Amino acid sequence: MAIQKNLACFIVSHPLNKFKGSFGTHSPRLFIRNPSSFLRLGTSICLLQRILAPFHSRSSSDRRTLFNNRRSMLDLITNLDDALKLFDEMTHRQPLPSVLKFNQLLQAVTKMKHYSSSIAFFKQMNVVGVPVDVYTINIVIKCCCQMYRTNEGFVILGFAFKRLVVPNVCTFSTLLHGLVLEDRVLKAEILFKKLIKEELCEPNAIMYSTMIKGLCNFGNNNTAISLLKLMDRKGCEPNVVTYSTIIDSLCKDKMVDDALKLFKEMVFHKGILPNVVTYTSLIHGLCNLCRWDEVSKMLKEMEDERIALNVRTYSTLVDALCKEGKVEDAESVINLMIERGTNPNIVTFNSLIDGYCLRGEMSKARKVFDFLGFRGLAADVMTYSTLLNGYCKNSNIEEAMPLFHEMIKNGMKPDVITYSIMLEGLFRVGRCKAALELFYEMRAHNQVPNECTYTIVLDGLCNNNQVDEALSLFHLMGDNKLNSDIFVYTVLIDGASKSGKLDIARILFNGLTVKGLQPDVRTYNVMISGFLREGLVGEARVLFSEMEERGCSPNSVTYNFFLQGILKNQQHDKVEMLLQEMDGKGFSLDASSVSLLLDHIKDRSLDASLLKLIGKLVPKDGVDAPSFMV
DNA sequence: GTAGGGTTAG
Repeated sequence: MAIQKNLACFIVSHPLNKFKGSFGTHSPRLFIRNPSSFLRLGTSICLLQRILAPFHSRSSSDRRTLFNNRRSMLDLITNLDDALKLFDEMTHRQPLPSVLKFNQLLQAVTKMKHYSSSIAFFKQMNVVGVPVDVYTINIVIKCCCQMYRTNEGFVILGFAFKRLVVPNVCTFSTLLHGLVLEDRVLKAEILFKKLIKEELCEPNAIMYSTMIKGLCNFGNNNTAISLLKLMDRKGCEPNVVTYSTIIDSLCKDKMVDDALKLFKEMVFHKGILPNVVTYTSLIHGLCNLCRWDEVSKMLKEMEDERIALNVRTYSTLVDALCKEGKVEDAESVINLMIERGTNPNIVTFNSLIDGYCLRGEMSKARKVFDFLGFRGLAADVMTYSTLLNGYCKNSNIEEAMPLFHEMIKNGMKPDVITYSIMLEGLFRVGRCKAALELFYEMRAHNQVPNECTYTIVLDGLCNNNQVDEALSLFHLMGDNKLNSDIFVYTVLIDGASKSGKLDIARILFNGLTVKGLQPDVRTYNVMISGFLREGLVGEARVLFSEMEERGCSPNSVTYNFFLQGILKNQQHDKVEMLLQEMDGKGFSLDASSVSLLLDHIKDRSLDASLLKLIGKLVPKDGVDAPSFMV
């Protein structure tokens, strides 16, 4: 296949090769397979005998078996069916096996993510009279929390109290984590404070880290940092996880410099070594800000510290390169990771597919998609959505539609994003009827349209001269948060004015204040361009000068719209002043403004002396390339 | 001798 040939070519010349041999320093033990995983379980009785045998004799060799059994339980139970049979056997034993054995079984089931089964086992344990302990309680609470049913976790806690089982710091950390998972940070804070105040347990690093994670999820980085300092003062040493949590949060909030500061504090003041996770967060943050030199520096640091990149680190690089349009380099990175013994996963390839889609190279995107099977990977909902998005954005609904059906046939459930992508694709090619059918179909499949979906539908209707339909749908939506969304309004105002219904656009715009909505710069921009489209330069100018007073500064787009408007309306005397203003504000001309200006200079309606100023306002070409691949 | 926390993608 051509793509495979390409992959081979790219790897040879790739500059990341200079790090070769350093990232992939995998310990050989990674390749030693656990022999027990080859054991096939015949019957559960055999399994039961293996696990319970040591409890009926106490010789030294049996104690060794017992020690080995610790691994056996987790390793041998590889499916729910075995676990069920074993549990059934155990509950029928006389005398009953110890709670430890039950806990191990529960833990094995929990590790397989069969949370509700774990809870069912727990209930059955109580029925048959196994005396549960704090370990049992903790496992079961974790199951509740993982299922986003933390309240039930608290019920279990109450049960524990009744049974005189004393909860410990693990119990409360699990519950705290459950609240964090459910975004109930306020409740988490209350619990955390209560634990300290009532001395129910002594918080340790894990508990602090959990609370810190909750605060970070809520965007409360500062409080998270305060808590980090507090734990330090309380003599509870933060570790690499604690620091990485905050570093990641800062990076996600684009506060990479703060993250780097914290990183330095961790390494140089605390002597805590960063790990691959810490570096991955920083690299991700730096990639998002296109700070390629520093990405390169981080990679070098990892090399020096002998910290191997993992699939997430590589995927971060692949994704960043793809978003920069450097898809070939992304392929090189994928080849490199394979060479170094890290297998790319479906996430890695989704980024690559998206990269080709963004460049409109759909046949290459498709080849990567078809190639997944060869690597033992299966496309997931996101893979399909990415490829569908590529086809739809490139107006190729003929390819998208069968793929969409294929996805459903393969047992994949399109989500609200998939539907939104398809809707956008259908509207783009003018197939409004099919789009509306799909819009109603998605609800039949329990996919609730979100703001984005509605915006696509309203925009699609407006662009296809169905403003009236758009407006009636908008009113049908009722008085919910969707029609108090300024973005949705902006789409409607734009749609109405573009289809020549400026009066409706004006009514919508003027109605904003009544609704208590503040127009944003995009709203002003579409309204101004609406006025200019109709030659209403005066009204456009009024709005243009009013927006600043109303606390919304015009941006580069506003100036370009306004400039194009006055050029089209032959108001040449205003041009120079506007250009000066743009220069003063550091704005630049877009491609259509430049070409329009040049046309007017060519036909002498504008003076050629403006060329110097225009030259100043043309943006410098070319985006900085990631230097770690130059 | 079993239990609790952190990283990637539309």
